[in-house]
Amino acid sequence: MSNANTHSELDLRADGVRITRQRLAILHVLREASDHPRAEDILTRARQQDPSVSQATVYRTLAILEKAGTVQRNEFDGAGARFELADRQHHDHLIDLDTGVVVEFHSPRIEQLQAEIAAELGYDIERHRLELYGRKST
Amino acid sequence: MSNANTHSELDLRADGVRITRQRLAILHVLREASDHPRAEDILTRARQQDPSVSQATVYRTLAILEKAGTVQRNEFDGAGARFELADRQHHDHLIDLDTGVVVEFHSPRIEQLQAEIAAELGYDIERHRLELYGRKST
DNA sequence: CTAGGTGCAAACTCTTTGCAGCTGA
DNA sequence: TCAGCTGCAAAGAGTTTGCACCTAG
Repeated sequence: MSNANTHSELDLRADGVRITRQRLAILHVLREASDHPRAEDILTRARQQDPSVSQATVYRTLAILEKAGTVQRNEFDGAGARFELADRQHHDHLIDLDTGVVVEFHSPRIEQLQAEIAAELGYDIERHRLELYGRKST
Repeated sequence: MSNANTHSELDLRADGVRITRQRLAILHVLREASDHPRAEDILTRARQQDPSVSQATVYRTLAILEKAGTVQRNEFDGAGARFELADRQHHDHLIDLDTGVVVEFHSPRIEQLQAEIAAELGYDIERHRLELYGRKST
């Protein structure tokens, strides 16, 4: 990859990623989505723009975009990975146990504590996963 | 379940969990393990004590023990859930990306920050998942 | 033109389940 | 005794892959 987080078609092409109809459709779906869709959802939506898109291409494209830093894969509890564009600031997720809605948040203080803890244990953190599962307070 | 976190055979029996040879073998494996084994590892080890244990029984028993609060299921990155006895204090995990070794840690400060963030977003946290992925610092 | 991408369908991994026989309390 | 447990094998869900054809650059 030429550099971290390539997001435009131009960046991707510079990374040797060929821009096909199918990939444009999938990128479009990801740009429009605000709900962390699953592979199956992405397939359904991409087919509205280009009915020829196949499941295999969705998975292959998501894998390529993930390597390129364009897409982030989330494996929340429950079946199936959920995807989002990685072009925003890093954030963690709060999952509503009643509705499945995903709320994004970011806490520099937690991140710093994580780094401190890892350092105490003799490690450098490469990435982390923080997910809160809860319900709306009454 | 009669109460939270039942761990002895007696507690389990009080919860209506029948104590069979197979379940004893699986419990034994979990008690001896210090490495967060996968279902397949648990099967292999349990068979050393009781060769009749089947894969189906391992999965069914782990599900029962999880409901009883005896076992905690972890779904780290990479394929397959990894299990541990839930009889120790709550903790999070740091996974060594080079060796796969899992280091446990606990940070009351992070937990408190999580609760504060959730409260700001209008949520009560039911559970959370925090995993750090890193490498030994040089 | 041709390296790389695609659809299709089969294969894979991990986990769950139907069923008929077995067993702990 | 008999409700609950078990092994076996088949089924599921989600994801990956082999292959022959297609296409972006």
